[in-house]
Amino acid sequence: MAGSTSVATERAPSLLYAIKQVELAVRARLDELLRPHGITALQYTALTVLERRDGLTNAELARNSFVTPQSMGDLVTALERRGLVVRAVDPEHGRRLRISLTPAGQALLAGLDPDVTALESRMLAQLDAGERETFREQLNRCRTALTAESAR
Amino acid sequence: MAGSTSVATERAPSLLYAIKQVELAVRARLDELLRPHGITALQYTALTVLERRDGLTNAELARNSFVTPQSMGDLVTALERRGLVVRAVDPEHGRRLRISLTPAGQALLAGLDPDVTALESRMLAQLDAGERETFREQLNRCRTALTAESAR
DNA sequence: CACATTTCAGATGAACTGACATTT
DNA sequence: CAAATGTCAGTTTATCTGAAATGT
Repeated sequence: MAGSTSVATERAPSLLYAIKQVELAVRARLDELLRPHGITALQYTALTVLERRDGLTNAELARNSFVTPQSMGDLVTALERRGLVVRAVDPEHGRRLRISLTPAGQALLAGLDPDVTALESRMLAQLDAGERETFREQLNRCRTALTAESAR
Repeated sequence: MAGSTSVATERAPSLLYAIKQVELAVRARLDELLRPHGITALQYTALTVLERRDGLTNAELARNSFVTPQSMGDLVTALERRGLVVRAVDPEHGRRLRISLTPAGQALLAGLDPDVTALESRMLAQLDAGERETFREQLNRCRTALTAESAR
């Protein structure tokens, strides 16, 4: 290293920025893909989380998306009004409301799946199977490192 | 890897989702890091884009961030009021206003740099130098594939 | 009583759509 | 005149903070 004792105006774009750019591009495509179905990218994400982890509470969902429970509550209420999810009292904890996909919610996700898969394929078009796997692992390691409790 | 001819309820989390999760975690950390300086993550991003590509117009900045020119205009006005950027008429095109960092804007970025670098290091803690390089390349390929004109 | 979850209410900010003037 | 840029105005939506009720 060494070298650039001069100005700071010539640095490689940070990986933080590279990730943000990819996410921005994905979200733009996802929004236009979802719009005809009357659903936002955030709502779609919440539904897919529930698809994988049925019965999460609103508070858990909120933590997963780094928003306040109030904000997530509004989002879930919107999904509930549309009949895509239901809330049911946790039999073991009378305060918690566990959220589940309804058949309509599952059907919506299933209907969206081809388009979303196509979007992912487009994003990964220049990566072969091996690269996709390492890419996934690296993303997971990044996420784990960022959400670890230490070093706060 | 054949195998799952059964239901679609047991799939690996998509790479779309993995990217979103990393970006969410980054933004949460970045927001709390930036808050004491009275600047948002979006404003910070715009400043770093200008640091690398001085003299961009508002319209170009907007396209870069997938927002409308009006939205970006508000953001730039806020930065201008704080003395972090200036707008100057393009001598070769009287309609365009080219935006540049002021010394104060450069100083703000320089002051933020240690913290932002630390955040990036934390994210990459579990990746060695070679992995970081392939990670960067893969992210760039994803972005290029998503913003390419074809396949719309 | 401490703590987590949910929910109501109000305030704030960030984004959008639409319209229009200006310049090439 | 077509296309791009910048800007004004008004609206909508999403998020937040604060407060309170409920249950463990």
